[in-house]
Amino acid sequence: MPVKRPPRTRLSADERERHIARGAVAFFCEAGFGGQTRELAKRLGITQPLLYRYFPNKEALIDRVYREVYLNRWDPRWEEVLDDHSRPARERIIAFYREYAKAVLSYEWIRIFMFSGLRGMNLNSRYLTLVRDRIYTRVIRELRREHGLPSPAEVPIGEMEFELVWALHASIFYIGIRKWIYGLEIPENVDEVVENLATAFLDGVPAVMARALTPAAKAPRRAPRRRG
Amino acid sequence: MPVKRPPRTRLSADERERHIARGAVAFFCEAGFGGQTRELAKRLGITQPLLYRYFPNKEALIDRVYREVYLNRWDPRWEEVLDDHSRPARERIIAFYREYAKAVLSYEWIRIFMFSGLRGMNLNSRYLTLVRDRIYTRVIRELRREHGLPSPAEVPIGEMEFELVWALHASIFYIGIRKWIYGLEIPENVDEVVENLATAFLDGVPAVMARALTPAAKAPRRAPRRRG
DNA sequence: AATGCGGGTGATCGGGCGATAGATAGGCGG
DNA sequence: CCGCCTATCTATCGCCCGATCACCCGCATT
Repeated sequence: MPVKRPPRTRLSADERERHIARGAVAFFCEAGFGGQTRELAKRLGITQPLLYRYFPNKEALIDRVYREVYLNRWDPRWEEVLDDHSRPARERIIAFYREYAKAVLSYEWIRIFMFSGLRGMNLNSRYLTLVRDRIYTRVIRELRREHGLPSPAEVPIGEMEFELVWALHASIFYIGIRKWIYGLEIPENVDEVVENLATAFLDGVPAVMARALTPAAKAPRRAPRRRG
Repeated sequence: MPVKRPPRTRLSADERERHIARGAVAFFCEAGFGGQTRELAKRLGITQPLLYRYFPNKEALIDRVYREVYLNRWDPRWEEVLDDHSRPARERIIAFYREYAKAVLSYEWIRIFMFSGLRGMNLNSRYLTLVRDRIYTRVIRELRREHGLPSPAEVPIGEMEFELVWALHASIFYIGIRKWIYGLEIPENVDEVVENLATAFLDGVPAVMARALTPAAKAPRRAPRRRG
């Protein structure tokens, strides 16, 4: 009685390597890096030892997954959009966040990012440092300019300003966390949500930012301050 | 040559049970639920089989960790603060978020919450549904009242309004993610940051919220809308 | 001092999983 | 059609880890 067995499909080394890499991304996103090589092999329709022909060990496979997901995620046009002074700052910032959300709100990115953070990789901090240096600084610079505040060259960007931009970043990223980590429902029209978040940010932040830029306002903290 | 061995410390069943439970929380927070029972036992200064005298298996231990962390985290006073009409809504909302941040921004909570989410538990969605029903609805109700918008009884709370409140929640929670999952530095004075986030929220959201409440404004989406 | 109860330990089992080694098959150059 | 090269498979090793079992020991009771 012959066991029903999928036919041995023979690929070139390159093809098979890419095949495994793609499968590994999908698999480890879902199962976490504790996922088993046997299970991965089963999903790929190959035997488990074959993985070891292309990757010396599991760790190498995981490294490959990181590279696959982290590289090519950064879009240089983001910086261009933020620098394009032919459009109003407000419009540029909203446009950027809409693009950014599109790139970042994916099952793979959100989960790999979390898994790598929990694993103690420093990939996250490296990536986020990049975001801060390339993106946050630009957003703050444009916001300041739009509201007639001193430029970063004149007054360096303060911790609190970064925090405010972090908040917008967080509220967008968290949409992905809700969906792909908590398994919650999220609105269908994410684009519209992101646009509204950015709008609310642009409306609400400048006042706080201006206050953070005038050192005097920092002294009395406990009393609930209303505007003015 | 006698091996140096910690003396066998004998506790009452109750004490030992709590001892293990506390240790398990600390351990699994750090190592994730894939952490090994032997390692846990070593940290507790006991042998691994002793764990099984108090918990039938590893899963039960993990359940206990969940209970330990999830229960007693909810503070009923939160709702009272938000309902206390003797203070201005603005002040109440800021006060609430300051309290909430204090409860939620802890190593244990942030990491257990993430781990349980990635594990596919529905604890997260249960907890967050509670937050939405008990907190978000109140925040929105008070915000609407302060700005002369119809009450939730008159016009039910819309998806977009919830999204705006989610955003504030996210920006606070994400501070913890940055610190305890990504290992990034965060400002020393988190209280002040939270207050500023809440302030920026209160300044920026009402305009967007009012727009979301008038269905006409929803039609033209693509054109960059400036205020007014 | 003898006894027994219950907290604690050492030794070990059995399955799971990463990794390896040797056998097999299928296509290509000659 | 032959022989070789290499992609793939079968079988298995060795360690790790959750779980179990039989035994030990110290205190309370009598």
